[in-house]
Amino acid sequence: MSITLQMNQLDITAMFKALGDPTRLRIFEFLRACGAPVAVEESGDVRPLVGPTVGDICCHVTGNERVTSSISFHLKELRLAGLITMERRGKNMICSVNPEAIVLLAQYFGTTPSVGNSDCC
Amino acid sequence: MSITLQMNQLDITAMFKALGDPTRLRIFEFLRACGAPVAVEESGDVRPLVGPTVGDICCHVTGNERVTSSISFHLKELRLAGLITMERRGKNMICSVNPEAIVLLAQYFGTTPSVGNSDCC
DNA sequence: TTAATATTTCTAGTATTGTCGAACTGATTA
DNA sequence: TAATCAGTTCGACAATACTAGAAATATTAA
Repeated sequence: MSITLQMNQLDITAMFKALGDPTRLRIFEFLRACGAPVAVEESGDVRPLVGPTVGDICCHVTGNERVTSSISFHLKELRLAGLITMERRGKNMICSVNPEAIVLLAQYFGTTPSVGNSDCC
Repeated sequence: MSITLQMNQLDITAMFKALGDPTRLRIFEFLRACGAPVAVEESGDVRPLVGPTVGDICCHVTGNERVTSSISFHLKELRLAGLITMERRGKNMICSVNPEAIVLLAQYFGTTPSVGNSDCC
């Protein structure tokens, strides 16, 4: 288990809440488009191997060279929701989507839900 | 085109925002589980044919017999986000998920995003 | 027409969220 | 070690969102 607090139990409401902000959705889509590979630990933790830095993300999303506290805040929200992972690489933090989250969300909408709940309709 | 203001242009951020509230997600999941059939107009509008009433939903979600303004508020949010549709049936309003929204969301997570954005990583 | 039922809208209060600038931390370079 | 670079955290403020109760609307029943 890693030292840093990781959200291993994926909460679908938290994910939707995180994706419900336009800035965060842009960050998420940027990271998805990057499609950087990740390492999966025995513990289940996911770590990025390569990927854009916080600065790259900030530049892409805001056009700003300097990393803003706002971007940092949104990255934290995405991380706590289990949607992305980050890891220090020298002076930088490199970022990546959490593929497990994508799988979970794809399943959530892809599968036909169980029909026939007797207490409805 | 229907008289009531309908959101025909589906906005993915608005959908995530709507699903990011636990009460709304419960309502949405209940409606999905009901799996009630809908009618699709030439205009593209989707109308429920059968489905639970607002009272049914309120009862299921809050355990409360009386419909609360809070449930009404959340239903409106889901409706404005394009996730559900509602129609009057006598004294009641009957509700249903918008299948187009489910398809859109399934595609959003199901498809592999276009990789190779040169300005990333 | 009046009453009752089902639901929405309005208003106000509280809580949560996003933004900004300043201060702080960790890692590298001089 | 000092300076710099890359990001994060903190504190304050504005904006937004959720909740609750009261009043309003639409439909049906008496």
